[in-house]
Amino acid sequence: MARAALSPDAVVGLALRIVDEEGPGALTLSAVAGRAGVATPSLYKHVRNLAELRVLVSGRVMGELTEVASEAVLGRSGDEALRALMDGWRSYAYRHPHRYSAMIQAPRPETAETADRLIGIMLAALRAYGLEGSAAIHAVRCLRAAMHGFAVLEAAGAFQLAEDLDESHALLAHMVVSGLRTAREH
Amino acid sequence: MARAALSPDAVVGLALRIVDEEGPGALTLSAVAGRAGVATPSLYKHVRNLAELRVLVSGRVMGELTEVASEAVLGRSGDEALRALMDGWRSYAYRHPHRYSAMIQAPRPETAETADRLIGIMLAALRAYGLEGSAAIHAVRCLRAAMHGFAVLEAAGAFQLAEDLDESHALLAHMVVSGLRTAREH
DNA sequence: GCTGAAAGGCTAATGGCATTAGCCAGATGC
DNA sequence: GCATCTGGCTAATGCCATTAGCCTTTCAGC
Repeated sequence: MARAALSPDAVVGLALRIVDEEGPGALTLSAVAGRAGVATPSLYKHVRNLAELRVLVSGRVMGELTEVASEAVLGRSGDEALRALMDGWRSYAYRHPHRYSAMIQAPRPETAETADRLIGIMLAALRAYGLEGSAAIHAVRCLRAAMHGFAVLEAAGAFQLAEDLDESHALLAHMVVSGLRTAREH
Repeated sequence: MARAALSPDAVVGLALRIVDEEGPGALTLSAVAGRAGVATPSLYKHVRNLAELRVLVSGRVMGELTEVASEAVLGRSGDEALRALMDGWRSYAYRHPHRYSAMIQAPRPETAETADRLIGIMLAALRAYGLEGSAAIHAVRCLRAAMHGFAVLEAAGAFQLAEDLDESHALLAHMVVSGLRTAREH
């Protein structure tokens, strides 16, 4: 390579810092170039365009979340695994709210692999509940919905009242757990 | 007024059509002006700027959702009310996925009143569970998280597998219901 | 060490969009 | 009838993404 400096990964790194500090809406090529000390068009040597950069950022975030989720579930099972997963997920979103909301939910080929790993971790966390086939899929969907919904709303500051959010989240975990234990009646 | 034609409400209406047809990302003043048959700057006579238009759109969507939620809960109670609320919510998001995702979750003074009504409806739907004070707040938060999470993911097409989504959603409702019934253990 | 190619930076130019300023016509209230 | 206000318009500015084409530095192979 000529010059030291940039690389696709480095560009994504700078992009993540912008997202963290100023929100996903502030992610522009112009801003990244500014931080990189480089003219905007130079970025096109590393990234196809802004849309791709967003996808790359999203992929990185999803990877980090997968890391967190994986660590939470490792060596645990049953309710404990589920609660650890939910706590880890929430904690990640809480620590990096902008980053979390920069994660694209619509399926994309570029992040399909990571997304599958993430789903796999959720499935693993549910293993102890003995759900078979479709039942496990439904359970994962509900788990995702609960975790994602809470994370999004908390990250957006949508929970305004003074009540302790840890307690709210504990209730959410309780809902998931108790719902799975009694997931007979369809 | 001079001329017939536009008004803030009409502008929001056109904006909603754009959102529905092309997604929230396609909502630009330029696009609205195009549909209105008017030059872009003319819109500033009706709306302060794009940011405000987004808030107005969001408010309208929240209002519609409140309508739906209210109708679902009317004349029902207990599990039935809760399930009807969840079904109505999901159904709205399903029928208008782009519109749903144009709804701003971060609290805003302009939509505070509608948001409060919506929270009120959720509280009403939970009335039969006899939750007092803080417990009710936690329950509403969890209900919101579950409904919003499912709606967002479904609207984004994040649920890829073939399994029936109605069934997944029924499980989600079951989780909420069973979690609330047994909401003793914190 | 020399050379040729490629990598990675740059400037210039284009086009879309938001926003502001300032103008103008027609409708309205009196 | 007339003053005024409402709601439209054009012109201008500035930001941003993107493309084209140039130029230098680096490095692989000799």
